[in-house]
Amino acid sequence: MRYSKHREEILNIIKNIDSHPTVEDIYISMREKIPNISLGTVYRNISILYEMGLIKKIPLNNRPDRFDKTLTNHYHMICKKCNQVYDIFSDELNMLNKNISNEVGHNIESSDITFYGICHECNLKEGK
Amino acid sequence: MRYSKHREEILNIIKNIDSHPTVEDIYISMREKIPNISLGTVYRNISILYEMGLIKKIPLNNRPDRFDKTLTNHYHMICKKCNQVYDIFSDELNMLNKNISNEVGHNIESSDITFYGICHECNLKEGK
DNA sequence: TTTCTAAATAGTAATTGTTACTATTTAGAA
DNA sequence: TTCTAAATAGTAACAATTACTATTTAGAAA
Repeated sequence: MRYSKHREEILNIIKNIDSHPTVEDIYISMREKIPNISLGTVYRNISILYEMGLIKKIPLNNRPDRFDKTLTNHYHMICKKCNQVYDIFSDELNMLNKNISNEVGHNIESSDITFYGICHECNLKEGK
Repeated sequence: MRYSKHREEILNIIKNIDSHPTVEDIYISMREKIPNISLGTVYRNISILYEMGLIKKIPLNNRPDRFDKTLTNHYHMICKKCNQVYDIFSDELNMLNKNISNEVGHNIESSDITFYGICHECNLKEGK
């Protein structure tokens, strides 16, 4: 694969941001550095970075995909109040595919899991 | 809400089919009974039936939503070989939201979970 | 039973997130 | 320095879904 400044910058943005940006977020951020970058270029390179295993993809129902710099095994929760995406690390979840495989008899290899609820911060604000 | 023959038929189709149809599947099936039914009508009524809690929705990444007549708490697995959608009933999954809530400190209310792998049938065919 | 009105509809256009296409530019090997 | 395939910008196409608009209809009220 040939070197691409665009691709390097896209990876930099994802690696340096402390959130789970969409393609649109990354595109907007990229235009500050490379003003005439094409949206297609952003899509293509994010896809390549994902295929290379350098970033993770967070597929969400009926909303744009988000991307994640954290490569260790984890899942996500979206807060219904503040819409923030939280990383969820959990031993129980790490064992889930194997456990459910045994329980149901299918050979489960992977899983998409998204949790919905109210995050710790928003719970505090609510005065609960 | 006013009675609608269309809506009744859509519910019938979903309740009588032994798979997890897409809107397109239901639309095709509906046209056999009501040939000039509009796709928008199918979308709107499925959405209403879902809001009423008469059917469940299965949101899948980058594929059209599927719908489910089974209302009891359960999840789904998609076989990578045959692409069939299987219902997954599991006590561990039923307790997952509560368990993970305790583990991570957020108040998780619901979760979307989809498993991917090779189903029992396809595993047998493979001669494993 | 007829009239009336808001709900439901058919048909079409618009929207959103994404991929495909094409002419141009460019990394980097020869 | 030349050359070629990879990468790009810009645009069009796409798939799933929602919105819009004129027409039809359920069913309540007269």
